[in-house]
Amino acid sequence: MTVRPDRSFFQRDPVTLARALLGQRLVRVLEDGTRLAGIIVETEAYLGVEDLAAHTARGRRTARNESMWGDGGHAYVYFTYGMHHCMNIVAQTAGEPTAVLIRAIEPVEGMMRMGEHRGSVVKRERDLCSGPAKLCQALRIDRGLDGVDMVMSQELFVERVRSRMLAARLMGIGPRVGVGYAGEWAQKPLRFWVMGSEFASGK
DNA sequence: ATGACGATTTACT
DNA sequence: GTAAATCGTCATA
Repeated sequence: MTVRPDRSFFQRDPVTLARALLGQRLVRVLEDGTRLAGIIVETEAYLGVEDLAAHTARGRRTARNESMWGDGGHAYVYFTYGMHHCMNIVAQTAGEPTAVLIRAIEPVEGMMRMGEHRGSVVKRERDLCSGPAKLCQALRIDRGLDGVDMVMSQELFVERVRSRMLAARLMGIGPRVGVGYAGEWAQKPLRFWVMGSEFASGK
């Protein structure tokens, strides 16, 4: 039987959650019941009000990032660059606006359907979900899923397929992508990936 | 009311 | 490697 993490799994600090999510399965169930899923292979931690790369930097709280201020286990989905969506899983508890950005997954269920969502651009399976906006397009994740409680939801959730955290020696660690505006916070080693995975967007 | 800017992706030189 | 695409959001006024 498949196990879904309980609330406490998500209520940990964002670095621990980012690492614990590697190797777990992200599941999206469409309106018609189709299951789309992939193994999480790359994540980034966002540390809240002090983290100048985070949307909640300096305590910013707006309609857009409101769900990041909620309880751990909720989805934070945002729209950017006028055309892309990215999804996070909120960490810690209400009032602590931390989250984990899902940067890449290895497709394992519903690849045909993912390809349809991504369009004819995609020729290789490794290009289906190897980026935060790509996986949202493939899994049809948009602002409509912002704020969804992933502990309870039947349309977007995590399945625990490994009980132990990925061994440190199998985990790549490096700076986050696309946050050059964040000064010294851009350099911090807050990106994590499954070493050797061809589905991770980074190195 | 306005303007600058993205936690990106893709196509093209 | 460089640049275009494309628009919701937010700080400023």
